[in-house]
Amino acid sequence: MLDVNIIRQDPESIRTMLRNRNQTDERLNAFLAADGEWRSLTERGNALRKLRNEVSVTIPKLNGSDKKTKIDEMRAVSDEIATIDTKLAELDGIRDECVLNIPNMPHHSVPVGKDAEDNVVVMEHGSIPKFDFDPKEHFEIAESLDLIDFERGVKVAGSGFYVLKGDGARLERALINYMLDMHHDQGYREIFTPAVVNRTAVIGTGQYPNLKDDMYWLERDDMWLNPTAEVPVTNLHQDEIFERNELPISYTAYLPSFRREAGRHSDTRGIVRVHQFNKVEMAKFVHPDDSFTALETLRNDAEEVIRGLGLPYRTLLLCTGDMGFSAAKCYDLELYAPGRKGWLEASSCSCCTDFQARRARIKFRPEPHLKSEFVHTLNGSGLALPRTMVAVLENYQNKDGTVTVPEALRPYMKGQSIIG
RNA sequence: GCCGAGAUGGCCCAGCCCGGUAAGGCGCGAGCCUGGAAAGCUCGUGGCGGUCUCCGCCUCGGGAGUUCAAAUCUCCCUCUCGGCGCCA
Repeated sequence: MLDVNIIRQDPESIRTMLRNRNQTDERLNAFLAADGEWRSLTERGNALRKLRNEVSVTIPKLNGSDKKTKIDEMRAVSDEIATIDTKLAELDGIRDECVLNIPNMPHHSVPVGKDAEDNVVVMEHGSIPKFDFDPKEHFEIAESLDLIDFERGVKVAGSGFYVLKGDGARLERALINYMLDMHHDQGYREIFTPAVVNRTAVIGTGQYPNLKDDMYWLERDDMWLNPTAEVPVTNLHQDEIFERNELPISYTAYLPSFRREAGRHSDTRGIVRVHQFNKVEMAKFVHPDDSFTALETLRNDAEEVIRGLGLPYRTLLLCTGDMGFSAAKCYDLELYAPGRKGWLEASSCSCCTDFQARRARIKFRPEPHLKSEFVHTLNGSGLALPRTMVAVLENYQNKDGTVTVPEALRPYMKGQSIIG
């Protein structure tokens, strides 16, 4: 959520921002209209309340017809206040709806662009491996080694769900532990959160209303299956005020994520796009002065996971048109998958400035006697499990159909060096 | 699921029965005092709006109602804690 004062003072900058994000200014205009009316009505209402407050305390001292006259007058005043309040509530609803749907302002270092074509590759690491055979895609490897059971995933849940088996499940678990341990060593505190979140939480981080059709909703309880650990982790501190010296705070969490992927064809075979996937997440709460430095650290911490696994990857700085709703700046980390001969997005590292903090009311006190201010929040995957698994299987596959276990994972797979 | 108790400013807590400007404490800050500090005393300490050194309004978990006037009365709801029940 943007600061409404900024929207009032400089609506043109918001209009430009919306254009750069390929959005119309319809909601901005609706906000400005509703807000103007809201403000003048608020003044009128306040004046009437003032009158009522002043007269009300004198009424017990009056007698006879004077008293009756004042009571009648105040009854009329109260009626008008009620009318104004009804209208104000309506206008407030419109303002909220608008402002909750206006995305974050991109940082000045973010390239203006229309779509993924305009993202900028800021770094490439590792060379694309050469094979003396035709490398297979991950689902072929998984099938021949019996690591993933797609049919039975469909049987127990539905299309887009899968079952990991044997060394497939063990590899997943090894990857999770490897990632969590690395983040722990990088200074993140490990936490484990609920995988179901409430409406306040999904509003807090900006998934609601923007991405509501992409989430699983439990109607009976008005709760949502966690779409990304960013939601429970960031909302941990909803409605809290930190002391200055408590910042920065860094968390890492492993949690399953659920996505409906509404409207998408399941045209991607395997586990590249699924309804439930594990993810190790990182999140930070920082002082506003430190947030873009913290983003570089966060991104490097995610990249270190990839480098540790020896996978080729590249880092993209997303352009305005491709960036998520809450982000002011975002890097995507893509792994190279030689079987499918393409890049796979395995991490998204975002600085959300005060956008989520304002929605979730997460503040800090710069000095004990000073007014509290909003913190800046950051989050990044480190990493999404299925796509990491795809990259591991495809990069480490051997001609004989086996897969070499990456060095970094062997402590987590009890010395196992080969799958199959 | 049932019964009971709660929800009041950053934190704690009074006020509710019996409607009339939300009291007090803690923490923190400023000032006075002091050689310096502690103690003590004074003041400040949430949100919104405006004609913005000032003024006004709001704020007692949320909503509706009664009333000239609601933290206070009535109704509905949410959450927390405790007990009982059920249970991996």
